[in-house]
Amino acid sequence: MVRTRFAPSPTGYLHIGGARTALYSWLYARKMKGIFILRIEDTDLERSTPESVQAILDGMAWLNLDYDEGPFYQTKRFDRYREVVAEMLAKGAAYRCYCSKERLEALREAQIANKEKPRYDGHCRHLTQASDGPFVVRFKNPEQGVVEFDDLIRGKLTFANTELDDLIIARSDGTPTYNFTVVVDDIDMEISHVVRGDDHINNTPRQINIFRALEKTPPHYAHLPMILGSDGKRLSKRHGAASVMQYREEGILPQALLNYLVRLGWSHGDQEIFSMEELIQLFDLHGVNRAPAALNPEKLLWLNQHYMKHGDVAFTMKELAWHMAQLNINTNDGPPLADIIAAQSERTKTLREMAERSRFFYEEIVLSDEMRAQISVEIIPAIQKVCEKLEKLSEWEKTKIHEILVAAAEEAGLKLGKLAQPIRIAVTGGTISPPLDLTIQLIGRERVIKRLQKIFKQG
RNA sequence: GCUCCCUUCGUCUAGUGGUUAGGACAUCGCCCUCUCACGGCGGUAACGCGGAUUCGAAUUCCGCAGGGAGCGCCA
Repeated sequence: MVRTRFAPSPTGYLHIGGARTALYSWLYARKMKGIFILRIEDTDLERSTPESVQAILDGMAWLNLDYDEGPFYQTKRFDRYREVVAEMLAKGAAYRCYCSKERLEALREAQIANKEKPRYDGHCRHLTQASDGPFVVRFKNPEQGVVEFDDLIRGKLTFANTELDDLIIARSDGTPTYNFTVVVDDIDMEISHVVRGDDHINNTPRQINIFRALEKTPPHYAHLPMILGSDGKRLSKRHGAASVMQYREEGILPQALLNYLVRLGWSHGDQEIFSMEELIQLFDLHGVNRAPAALNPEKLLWLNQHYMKHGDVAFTMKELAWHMAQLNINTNDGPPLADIIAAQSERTKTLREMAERSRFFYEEIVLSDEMRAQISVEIIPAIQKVCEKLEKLSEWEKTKIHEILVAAAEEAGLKLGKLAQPIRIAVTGGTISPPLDLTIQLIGRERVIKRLQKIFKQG
């Protein structure tokens, strides 16, 4: 039985890199008909916040990455960790270390000065008697031999135990630390495959040693390369949209983000577009690339437009409604959102842009002087003509509207474009809109007539 | 400094000893066109470097260079 987990620490928002890790982990579990678990690694009491927990939960929900078990919180498992620490102490797999932070600091400095790798020197490893005073608990790492594991993505990885030191598993206040809680949790939750960022590669041999000390078999590991910003540098605040929910605010559809993310490091021949069903079937950890990948925002936009055009309309409507609300556009009085999507999706890249450019369907327009100036006096009689015909049009429908426009242009001896653009400005307040006949249809007769009349009545 | 990881067009990638090195985004040109777009057609553009193995290397091996990660009482 395959059991995977996504184990973020709640010290910030759900990051795009974390989202991909979650996606890969989720896909693998779904593909193998296994279990996907969400675990919140909040043992760092200083930096973990409830807001971050909520942000992660929200992000997962928006991406529709559902979990079968959890969310589990490590802070609720402290008793269990204490129990295992005691067990390890009892069997001699761990020991109390009374070294002061000052001593450790001095040790580190000396090692760095000596061009050595800073690590604990095992000072308290062989103490025979317990002392008074504060202590931490350290894991007794093997001093010889190597740790080997077969990474699903990187292949065989080997580490010498001499490179590892005796890491702290319980702080002086008794709280457990990361490398230890991960192991205990992965054991208790019976995790079969650990999918995580490759910044954890160096932690893996330490964790495997703890597994062995507890006489458990380590899970399989798959270490994903990191995601870089579009400038090829490490992702940071300066790259803007690093949080998943920020992509939502920018008008990206979750399907587009997921599709984009999955192709960042994984591929199936030349295929670019994948449904979730296809991904569950086709995805494989073995096919994941080993090199870090840089973000390509334009490609995300391209995918986003694809999903706006061809994705699930009902879902897109919900997201669009959210954006409309964000922009304070009341969509009750105007065309159905489905019509907006049909009309705008091939000319906008994001839902936010779609919402922004659809305001004139729902609200009164303001014609700036600059726009007004683009409607020449010579054209006004033709506009009036169009207006009169529209008023009398029996069937308010774009092909009929189109006929009126074409006829009016012909009558006035104008190319359609010469008439259409001024009318577009008159009815939308701008130079950009869907095809004019459709635009007029969707704005509705009453509003169109009113807007056109405003042009020729004011002269 | 030490350990580990990585390296095909600008970007994401296909490629597993013999290909005109393919696709996608972006970009450029043309076509379509009532605006903006969509779409169609075409173009520019890559195997980091040096050895070795081989009849033959993007593909195997070894160096080098460059990039990244880790080396916490953070996760």
